Amino acid sequence: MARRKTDTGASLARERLLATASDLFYREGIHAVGVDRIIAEAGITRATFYRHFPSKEDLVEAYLGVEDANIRGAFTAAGGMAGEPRELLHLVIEGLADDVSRHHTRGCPFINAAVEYPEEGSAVRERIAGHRAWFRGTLESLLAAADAPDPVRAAGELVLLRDAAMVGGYLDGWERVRPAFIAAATRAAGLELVGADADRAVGT
Amino acid sequence: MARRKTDTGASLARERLLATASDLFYREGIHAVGVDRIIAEAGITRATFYRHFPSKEDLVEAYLGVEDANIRGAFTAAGGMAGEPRELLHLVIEGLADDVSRHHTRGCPFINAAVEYPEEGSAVRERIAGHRAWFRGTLESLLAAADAPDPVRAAGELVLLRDAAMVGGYLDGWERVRPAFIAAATRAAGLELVGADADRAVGT
DNA sequence: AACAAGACAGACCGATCGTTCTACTTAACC
DNA sequence: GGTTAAGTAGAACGATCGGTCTGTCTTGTT
Repeated sequence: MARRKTDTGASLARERLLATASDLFYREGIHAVGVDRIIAEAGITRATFYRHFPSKEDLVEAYLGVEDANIRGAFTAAGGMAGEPRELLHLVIEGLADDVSRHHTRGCPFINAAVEYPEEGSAVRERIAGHRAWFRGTLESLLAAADAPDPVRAAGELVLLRDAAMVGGYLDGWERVRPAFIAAATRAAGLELVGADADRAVGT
Repeated sequence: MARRKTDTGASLARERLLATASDLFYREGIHAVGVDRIIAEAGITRATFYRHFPSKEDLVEAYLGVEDANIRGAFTAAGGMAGEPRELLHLVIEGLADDVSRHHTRGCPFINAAVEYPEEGSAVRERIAGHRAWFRGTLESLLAAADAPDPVRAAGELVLLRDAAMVGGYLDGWERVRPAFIAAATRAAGLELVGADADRAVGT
């Protein structure tokens, strides 16, 4: 059964390991999930684990790398299907809302990881900082392209609101948080709503 | 040295234990801090620990109880020194900002605890839910008293923004988050700013 | 056919986890 | 002044932590 590879060239065991660990880390927390749990649920052996990742922390970093890649992918996908910058901003806000309601119901993987890794400058924290810097920068240029009066401040507000949406969706339930998020986000992005537009955006 | 009590009637060792644990839990995380660490830094013995708290989780609950009491105390204090509801709203927003910049620089104790306790309905999660319900309800009645057009939605936005401010202050630095928070919060509360007021609120 | 590499199987390491226990001392209350 | 509760000191519990090691087997490449 050795050297089995997926079509992308990666090892099958490694992919199962990473997928299982990602799921467990997100749902139950990083420190709370031991290596024994991971290898048992992934159906691999200890040796295979340490062949692909020198330590558990390397696996954690890979987990955050996957999350980062997923979000960046969603952004470029949205960018491909939207023409006008203002339309893309709408897509981003709705995409965020959809993501929180469907996939990220246990909060933000990066915020959660940061809670468990208080040491500033550690490898995990650097990954988190990198992700957040990319997100903020992307929003800034997007808002600048949409002729926002103050892109830096508006991007700051949208970052704020995304964090809040993920945390609030986890702790208070998304249906309760959604209206406040949509209202605040569209206002922050300078996409004021009138009439039919407002109904469409706020409704389910 | 037994039965030493503070003027409030509580045990000295217990207070030292709770204070030390609170500090460690907040700064380094709950699962990351072991009982050995706590008793060593508090300067007490294992037996004393388990005399006052049946288990570590009871200590965690007490820690959240202290945080909850502190915040409620700050609220009633602010309520005592403000006359008009709109003035009190301003005080609350500024108090929140001050708290994030001075004391809660490692995020929100409740959010952080929730990250480490994924099990819905557990005692810790119940405490968190209770605190959040109180906070939301307090804001709602405060906004209603200030004649806000939609107190429920506005309170929802302010809850969102407090969560975001604490997370953002931790991960991005408060100086970067502050302007966005002040702007979004005053707008959400319906306290639009003009001229000198705006300068005063946004400035350091 | 030979070899290298990836995966399996499982024992084993020291350290730490949260918790329980016994034994002794000190201070406060009746 | 004796009882009792609250403190100190420290050994010990089983379980789990992350990590290492020695093998064997299978597969793909050459």
